[in-house]
Amino acid sequence: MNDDDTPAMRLVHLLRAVTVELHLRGAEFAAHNGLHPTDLRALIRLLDAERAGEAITPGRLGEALRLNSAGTTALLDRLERLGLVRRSRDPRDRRRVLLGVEPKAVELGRSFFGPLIGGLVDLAEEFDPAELDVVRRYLGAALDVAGRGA
Amino acid sequence: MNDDDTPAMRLVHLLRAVTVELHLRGAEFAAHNGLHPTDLRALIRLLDAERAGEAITPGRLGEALRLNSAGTTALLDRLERLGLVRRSRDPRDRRRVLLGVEPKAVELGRSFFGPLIGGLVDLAEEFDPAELDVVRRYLGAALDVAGRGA
DNA sequence: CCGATTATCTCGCCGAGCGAGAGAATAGTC
DNA sequence: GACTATTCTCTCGCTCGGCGAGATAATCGG
Repeated sequence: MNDDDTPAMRLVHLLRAVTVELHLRGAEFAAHNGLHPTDLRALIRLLDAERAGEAITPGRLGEALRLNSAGTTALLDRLERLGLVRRSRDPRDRRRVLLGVEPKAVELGRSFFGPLIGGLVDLAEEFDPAELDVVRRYLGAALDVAGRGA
Repeated sequence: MNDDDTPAMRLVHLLRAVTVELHLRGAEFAAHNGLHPTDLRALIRLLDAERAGEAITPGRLGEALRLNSAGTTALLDRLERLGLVRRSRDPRDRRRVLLGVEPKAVELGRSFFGPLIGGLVDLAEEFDPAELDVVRRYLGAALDVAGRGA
């Protein structure tokens, strides 16, 4: 394996390094705030749904995180106990539970992503619009590649 | 938060989506091969060390994965039992244990990264060298941003 | 040589996540 | 309008990854 020094392979390794780094950062942040990595992943998913105005239930959340229903219930119990999430019955289909994030969760999300986003936005200023579009094309296609084989 | 549609923010979300996708892919692959996500992370670290010709010990590995010594020992017991890793005393400092990967581990690594790398290398062919260099600059800087605050 | 340090491992415990299945609400079907 | 099948969530019991504390063994500095 000495064909590692092609431009394509350098990008593969960079991409992997970025994911590893973000993974570690997330684990650190979670531990520092008394939650587990899964809790943070759940929170991110919930905040995404909130921002998209999408209604989310325990079932949907568990599916996104690849947890079974028992694990999802335990996860929500933890998040609810921490005052980050609120459960409420869906009046339209009373088997369902609707999940809502508390302000505290939004705040927590901001304190995790804030610095990262800040750094990345500053970074983007060093690139001109055409260059940013190249990066967007690449990452979009890479997401596609990573998504295949699910 | 309606400033999400700037080019910089689109990249932030893409980068995050890629990491999430790779995380899921890793978890699936691990489960499919009878190992745990941590085992896969360990294997990747060990294969990296192997390729770099770097000697690695339980201590170093545990540090990279943020495991304490007890967890690291248990992890290595699992990997050894699966025939993926070999432990041997360092003759120079006999307190140390040197870790070596078995061919089976290299094979496993290839079967995980092979398709991903293949897809990404193909992808790179749709970009000219100058464009790939732009992506490399961006990801390098993003890695830097993610690495700050460790 | 002897205390201090370093590297790994053992023991006991906690708790995240799983499988199985219960319970409650809804949707068809006759 | 009951009867069955389906859907969604939760409870119970268990497994096992990871932690804290501390034992053990090898090395290094005075």
